Amino acid sequence: MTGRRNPGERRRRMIEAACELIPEVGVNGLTHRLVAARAGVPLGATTYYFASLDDLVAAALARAAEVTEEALRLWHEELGRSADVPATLAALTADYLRERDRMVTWNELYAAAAHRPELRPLARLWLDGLTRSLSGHAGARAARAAAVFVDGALLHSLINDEPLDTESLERSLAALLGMDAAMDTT
Amino acid sequence: MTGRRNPGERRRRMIEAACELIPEVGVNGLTHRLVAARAGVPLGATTYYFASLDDLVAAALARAAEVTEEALRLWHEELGRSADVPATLAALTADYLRERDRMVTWNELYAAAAHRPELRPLARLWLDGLTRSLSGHAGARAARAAAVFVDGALLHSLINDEPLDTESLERSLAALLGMDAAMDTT
DNA sequence: CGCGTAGTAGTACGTTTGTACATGTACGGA
DNA sequence: TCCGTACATGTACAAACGTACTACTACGCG
Repeated sequence: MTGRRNPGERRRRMIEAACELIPEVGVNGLTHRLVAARAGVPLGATTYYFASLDDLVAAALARAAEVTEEALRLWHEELGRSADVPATLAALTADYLRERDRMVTWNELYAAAAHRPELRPLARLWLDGLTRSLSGHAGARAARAAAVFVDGALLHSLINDEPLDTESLERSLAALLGMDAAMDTT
Repeated sequence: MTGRRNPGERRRRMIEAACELIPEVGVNGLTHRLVAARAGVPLGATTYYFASLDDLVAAALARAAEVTEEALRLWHEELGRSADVPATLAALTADYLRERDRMVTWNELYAAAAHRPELRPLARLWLDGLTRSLSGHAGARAARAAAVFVDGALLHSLINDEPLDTESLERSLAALLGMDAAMDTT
């Protein structure tokens, strides 16, 4: 297709391979050799394109964050045109609960960020973005609380075979989003 | 004190060292040598007392789970004699938010359990225990939702320098625990 | 066309890893 | 008292690691 020589594509392939590998072996389980094998490139390519293994990991996590931001945009739109915000949010969450790899990856990012502060802004993306989207439909407190709850539900599903059902999600989110309906919104 | 020869104590020291190390280097960052150095025992001791590194890690996580169960008992008592359950739960959570190492360790357990199913029962301990405690004060749905929210708040504090304030916690928990006050409790 | 640069590929090296093992020492039961 | 067993400790080793390096090849620019 693109012939043999294709720097951008090779770099992309390695990042993609790293993203694939993270749910399988964890962030700390990544090695040059594992990524090279998965991407179908020689070992040397990994050090040619990334100054260090940390750089490769960072690139992979940044890519994962891009995917998350994409989802965030989708959620924002969906919530924008929704008549019943809690129900829509519950449905979106319930769908997301099924994409295990995404959530494992995201939790790996959380764990990595707990040890490496420079990753924290990346890790905050999801929660902050979701809070911002919900701020259009509830007070600041309620929005953040709902976002925290959604994150908790995602975490919960990593550990439990049976995740929270849609009805529970909907009731909980309705309660949280409506909690300071007639109050100040600090 | 106990003289030199003291198997139980040595084993305990190594597990304690591993527990100390987990918040610093992560579960996957643990090595025999690191644990041995921290515990002040020769390298050989680690393989004498633990069949493999995985066993050592499992023992450390099991110890962390014991500490968690202790906290769980405390929470259960405190909630039992409370007149205002949401306020008490919010206060307990706010206190817990300050113990960063505990939470990092617990999140490491979550991440590890996502890859190794045999750790999942251990990881479920906290959420299930908290849900059980809350079941005495709310419907099953509300109890689980509140537990999920607390877990989300703990996770949130790993990433954000400013964790949720007590008032937000209290309002959120009150909303969740009271959400199906006059409804069925499936 | 020729040539320099950027990409490709294989290999080598020094370190650190998990684990095995050989040797030494204290202690409890006979 | 003596001895076997359980514990202690230092060292050894193969594997896997991150990374550096050398040689080779294609492509764009003069």
